[in-house]
Amino acid sequence: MEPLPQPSQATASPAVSGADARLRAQRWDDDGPRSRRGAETRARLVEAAKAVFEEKGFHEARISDVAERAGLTHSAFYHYFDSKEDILREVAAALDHTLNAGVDIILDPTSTATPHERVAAAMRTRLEAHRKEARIMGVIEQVSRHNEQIRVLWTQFYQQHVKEMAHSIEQLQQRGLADPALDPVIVTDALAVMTIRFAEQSLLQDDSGYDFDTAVEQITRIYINALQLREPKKPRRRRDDTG
Amino acid sequence: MEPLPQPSQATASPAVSGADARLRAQRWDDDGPRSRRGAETRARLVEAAKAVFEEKGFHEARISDVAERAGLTHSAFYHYFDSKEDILREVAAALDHTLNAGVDIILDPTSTATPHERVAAAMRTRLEAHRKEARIMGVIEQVSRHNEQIRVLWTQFYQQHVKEMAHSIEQLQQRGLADPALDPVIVTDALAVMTIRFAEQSLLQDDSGYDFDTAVEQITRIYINALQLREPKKPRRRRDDTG
Amino acid sequence: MEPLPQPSQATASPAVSGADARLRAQRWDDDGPRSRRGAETRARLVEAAKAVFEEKGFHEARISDVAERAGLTHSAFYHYFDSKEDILREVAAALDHTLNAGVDIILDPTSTATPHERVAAAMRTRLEAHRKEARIMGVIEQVSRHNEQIRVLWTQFYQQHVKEMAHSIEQLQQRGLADPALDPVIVTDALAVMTIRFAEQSLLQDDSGYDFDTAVEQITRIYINALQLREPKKPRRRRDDTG
Amino acid sequence: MEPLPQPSQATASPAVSGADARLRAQRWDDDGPRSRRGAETRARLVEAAKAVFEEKGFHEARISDVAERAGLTHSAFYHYFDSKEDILREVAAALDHTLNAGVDIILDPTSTATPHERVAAAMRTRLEAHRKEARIMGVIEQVSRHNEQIRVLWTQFYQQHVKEMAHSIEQLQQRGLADPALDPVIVTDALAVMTIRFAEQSLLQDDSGYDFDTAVEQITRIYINALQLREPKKPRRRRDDTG
DNA sequence: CATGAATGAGCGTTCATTCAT
DNA sequence: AATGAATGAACGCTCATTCAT
Repeated sequence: MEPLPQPSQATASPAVSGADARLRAQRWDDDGPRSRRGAETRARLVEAAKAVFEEKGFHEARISDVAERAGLTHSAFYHYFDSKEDILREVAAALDHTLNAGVDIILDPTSTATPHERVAAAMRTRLEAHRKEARIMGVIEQVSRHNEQIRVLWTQFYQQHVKEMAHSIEQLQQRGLADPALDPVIVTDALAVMTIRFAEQSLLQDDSGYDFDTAVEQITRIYINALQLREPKKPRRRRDDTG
Repeated sequence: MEPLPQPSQATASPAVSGADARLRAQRWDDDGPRSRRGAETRARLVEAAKAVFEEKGFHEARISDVAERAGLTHSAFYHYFDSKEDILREVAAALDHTLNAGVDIILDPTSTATPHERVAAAMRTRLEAHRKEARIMGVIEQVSRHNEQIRVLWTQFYQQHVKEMAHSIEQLQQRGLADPALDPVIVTDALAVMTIRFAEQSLLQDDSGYDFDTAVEQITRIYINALQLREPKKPRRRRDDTG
Repeated sequence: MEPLPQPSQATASPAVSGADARLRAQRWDDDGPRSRRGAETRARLVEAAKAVFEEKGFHEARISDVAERAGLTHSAFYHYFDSKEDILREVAAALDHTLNAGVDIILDPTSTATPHERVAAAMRTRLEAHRKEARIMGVIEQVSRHNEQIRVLWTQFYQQHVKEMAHSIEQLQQRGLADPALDPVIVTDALAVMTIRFAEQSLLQDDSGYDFDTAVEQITRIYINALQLREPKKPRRRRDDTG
Repeated sequence: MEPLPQPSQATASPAVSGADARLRAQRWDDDGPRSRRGAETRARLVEAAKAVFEEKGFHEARISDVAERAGLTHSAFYHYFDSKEDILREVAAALDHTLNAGVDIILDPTSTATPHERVAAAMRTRLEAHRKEARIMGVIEQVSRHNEQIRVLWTQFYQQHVKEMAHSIEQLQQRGLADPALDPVIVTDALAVMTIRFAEQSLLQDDSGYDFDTAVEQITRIYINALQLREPKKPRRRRDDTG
């Protein structure tokens, strides 16, 4: 009913960077870098860890792999992190926030685009982001299955995504623009899973997968069809967002 | 498996059960059990391995965990399998084939059910199977990322699933019963990913997830909507379509 | 001075076959084969063991290698032998006795050949025997360094060889046919070592070593030179072996 | 090594010490010690390995034996070497080079000693060296039979020895000082085998073997006799051949 | 006599982690 | 801050050996 919450960035960021901030703070107190140089080394380690995890997976990755990639010795690692899990948490926290962006476009009251166009734009944004981060997301999700702390991170992340999208669907249903028989939560979950995993499985950049534009188009169509998304009665005469 | 109307079934099945047979034969020749007792022990090991992998994941699982759960010594394991990968292959090969069943229902020419009913039945079958096997599937998929032999198994498995479903969609499109703008392969891929992962993530039996029936209903609806599945013009004489 | 001891075979055999007999008796009492078939299997095992030891060396050889080569299971081995050392003793005991033959030719009073010819004949016999058995001899000697029981066997074997030859040299020296400044024992030891090891190192049949005839000729020459072997004053007029 | 009159020395030496240098360099680059303390530990390990191999042989030697003897944990070993073979290579490379010294004395043009004296000196040098290193040489040779890399080391080592000596014999033959009927290569091989193995078998320090001086004298005599070594035409006043 | 199943001891190796410098 | 040395725990795997059949 209301003219949409806020730019979702606003909602999304706090959630993630909240966790982020907490983690950093924690580390800072413990054994974080106290000098400029230290901070740089630490950043290099996080970057290296991400790359190594993407390449070899979490379990196969050795701490020395990470350290070496950061141009450090194996034991220097322990100046900054307590364990592999520890640095993975940092990697997760540093993940590009654009992963959770794009959904709000669908309902953006200022937009003059058709719902179809909006969904397409949103899908493109998300798939692009996921395609880029799919590998590390896979790692995080994998680890989350057997590591409590990572699971929390992952869940927070995923739930936020789902919550936003569920809200969008509800809004559309209320305006009579989406199939009212759909359960917003379950459907969102299913479609989110589809998007994320499809990107992870079939859109990895080095994969001989589908043409990206075609994939975006088809996934978009699935969304629109699945939601039975209709054009608002009077598309663009005047603002008609109350349905 | 049941009588298979579609050709794809016919081609696909041998592929998988062929690999299956080969794997078993290989093992049998190599160091498989040569006595009744041995066969039982071997089976116990496979069962134990599945359970352990599901609980701890592949990397965290120790061979002794498997052996002990089967009531054996660590070293007895090596009478039957060469490595953890080896027994995982066996576990994968022994996976309930119902995982790949159900799709053909959709096109079954002998059926008098409406498309909606058919999809619902297929979805239920699949989701039930996946809900049961999701954990181990997750393990297999995880390992497949860094193990060639397992990847082959996984790919064969997944491809078969996708191929069958894509065929169904094409058939429906040709009969004018499904949205002709959809690319059967991409859409199948996306929807298959959705089903499998949704089951894996939100339907695990011990999970506080959704009500299963509701979930089936919603996923079914997504399918039907996504494909824009229509009733055939004159289904049978009369239909008292539930719905 | 005496007309030479006996045909060395006579001396040699008791020594070796004595050990042999003792070993066999021992085994027979313990767990030797009690049936015809058993004896054959046992023989097959010994044969197999020799071959395996020659191929892989003692330490690298596995009991299962031996058993499999004999067409048996690994555990059947234990019906006949207690350990690898055990069967190696048997292999050693069964070694071709011709290894220790040939030396007596040098002094054979019935021979009409020149000393040069006799040495040549003896060398050829020995080198041929050693060339054939060098591999297994090497194994035995190697094991003898750290296994008391095998060391006894090896020493017996080697000492007998040396003793006979030393005797020959003494005889020749007494007849004024060999350099009197040589210490029969040390020289024999050195020359025996040379012969055995040269065969082992440079005459192995599958080796791209020297031409066998040339090698025999050269080794013979070394012997003759080293001993400063001279023709007896009246070579072949009549038997003059009493000196 | 000393000033080398013969060309073979010149060519041969680089070959061996080249391999030597390469091996060391390789290790140094890989995982060699990078500190003073590390270098000492490494040296202690090599020393310990030599001792253990001599005592127990290569196969019987456990890595923990070596580590413990060096006062280290089992796993510390792996900071310096990759495997038992690896450290054996190091032990072999560190072998006293005097093993290959002495031969050149025989032809040394600056020497005023008689050939007999020269050979005696050379033999003494060699036998002393071999007596000291015989055990480890035996181990190396033993391992070389089934290990390619060690075989190369051993062969290089042995070939150099043989090549030098063969050159000496040829020179002597050309000057009419040695039996022209001898094949330099085969004879060298045989005599080298004799020397090395005799030392190994009968001169080990803890062995109840022969008196060392007597042994040297006898081996020397065998050499001189075998080569039919004559005094050069005007070496001393007149030939005073010990008959 | 022979087999297959099962065991237990032991070894090589890896790796995260700690410590002294 | 960073390094190299060192440790200890753990794991995979091999193999000789025993046992029931």
